[in-house]
Amino acid sequence: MGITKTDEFTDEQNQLAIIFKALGHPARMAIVEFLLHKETCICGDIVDELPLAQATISQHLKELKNANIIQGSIEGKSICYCLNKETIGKIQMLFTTIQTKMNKEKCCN
Amino acid sequence: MGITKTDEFTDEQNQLAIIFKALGHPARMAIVEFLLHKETCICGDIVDELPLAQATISQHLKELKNANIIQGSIEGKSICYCLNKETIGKIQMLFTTIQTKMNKEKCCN
DNA sequence: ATTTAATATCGTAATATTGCAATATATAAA
DNA sequence: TTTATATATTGCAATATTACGATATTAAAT
Repeated sequence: MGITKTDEFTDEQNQLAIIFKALGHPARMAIVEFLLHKETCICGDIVDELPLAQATISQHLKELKNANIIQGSIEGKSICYCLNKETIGKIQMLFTTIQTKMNKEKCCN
Repeated sequence: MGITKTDEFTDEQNQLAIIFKALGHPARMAIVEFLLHKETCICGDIVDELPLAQATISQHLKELKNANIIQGSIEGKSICYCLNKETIGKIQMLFTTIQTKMNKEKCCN
């Protein structure tokens, strides 16, 4: 097949899966890292830094944008991509919650 | 192509990508949720709960195990799968760090 | 209005993922 | 040891992803 049975899962599960799938590629992790550590957020600078063609990076940016991990804003002739605080915060909270819950269980530990 | 240029990225980027890719499927999110909220950790109980065939779930479990998100231990005739504290902790810390770093920047916000 | 520069989209080839039936393996019970 | 139960693996068809060249779009500069 190759098709995911989206209908069989909750909206929350599907939404989180979209976010994590977007993060699940080294180029996209590299983009997130870039946006976090470098001063610039300009698309062209990402293209200059990463070892992939411009078209490929544009695709990766689209996927990150689609998952609401980044957002783009027009900056003259260029586009500035930045991390989305809301989504990052949501994931951070999710893992904090998971960790708290885990500490109350005793399975396998 | 369809092949990821793994060599062009750092080990850290690749390792994180493996973890997030593993989380990037609703069935695997459902498994994580199951292990977090239900009392049992038995493979068969996951198969009973999820809307997928046993073979499919076995594959998903393998991918989560490969990413070190879960670990399995033999429990008589069955296998008990549990979340891996170390990996969960690592991701939790990562997002906390990202969030802290983000608050010091001013881009797009 | 043209030209230039930056980014997005299209088309396509190669490879990966998803899902399942069938089958194999492993462990406990009889 | 045979049988039953639980989980893993294999093989395969359908679909998705990755990567890139070529081309389109968009916005500033001339």
